[in-house]
Amino acid sequence: MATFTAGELEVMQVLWDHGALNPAQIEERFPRPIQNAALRSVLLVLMEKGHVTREKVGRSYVYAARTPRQNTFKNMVRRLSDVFCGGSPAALIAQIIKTEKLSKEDIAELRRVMSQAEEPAADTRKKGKRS
Amino acid sequence: MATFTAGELEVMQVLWDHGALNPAQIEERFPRPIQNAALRSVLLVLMEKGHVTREKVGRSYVYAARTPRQNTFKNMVRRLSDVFCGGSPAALIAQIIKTEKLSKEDIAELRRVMSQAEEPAADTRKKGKRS
DNA sequence: CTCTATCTGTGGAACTATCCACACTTAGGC
DNA sequence: GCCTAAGTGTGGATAGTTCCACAGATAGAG
Repeated sequence: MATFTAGELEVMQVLWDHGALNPAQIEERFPRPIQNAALRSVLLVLMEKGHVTREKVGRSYVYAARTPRQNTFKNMVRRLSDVFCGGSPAALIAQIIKTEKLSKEDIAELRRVMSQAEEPAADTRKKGKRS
Repeated sequence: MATFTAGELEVMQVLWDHGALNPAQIEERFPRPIQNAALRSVLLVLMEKGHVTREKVGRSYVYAARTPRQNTFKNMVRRLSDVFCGGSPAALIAQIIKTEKLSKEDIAELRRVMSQAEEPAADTRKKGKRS
């Protein structure tokens, strides 16, 4: 469903980072050299899959991501935790903490993030921190 | 390098979970129906890529994972954090905490894991806890 | 030895991903 | 109108993935 090949993901990343662009602008920001026509092939595939839309502006098309970055992120996290951690995101995090060397600063920062994640059980709306 | 297709990953998962098996045993434990010959095709690809080895036992081959589960896990975590979090594993964890709803028990458990990760900064050797 | 069940080796079909060459279209300058 | 530059549409080559049909090999029962 929301599954991307390596090349498709590279394109999505550029669109997520820079917003709507035409092929030439994507090519400029692409992480590696790529032919304009090859890039456009990937864009067509992404359109067929429904992950990007385009709009004619002047004589060129401007492409924009349609599938949100965060959806894709969640799906990929899910897949990773399914394969390696029995489907539990918490177990996935624990595993990452154990296998990656984190600095003291990283861990302190994560403690803060966890505290914030605990609190806003009351407010599902915008950014919370209720008055 | 240590990159797997979806089917290859399914096979590796069975081998990681159950150790060395012959094709028929892998087929039994496979997450979906698959033809024995199709399964063996994947195993040959994995051998070419160096991810599994096999050994003749009786009249059949017994296949075993050669690429450790943990290596693959680390690679996939790296890729995820490269795409979505600027390459920082800590930022990746923070992102997961924010997007996945974790229970209070999960968070408590993660605090414990983090504390353990902080301590053994002194000893790079076996299991440490120096006298 | 012969038969059968079980397992492997091999070749290749169907499909997808990736990349490119080439022709077509259009805006703007002359 | 005519030319050029920039951009697009299309078809297809190449390679990789996934799956299977069929033939060959071998252990064990009789």
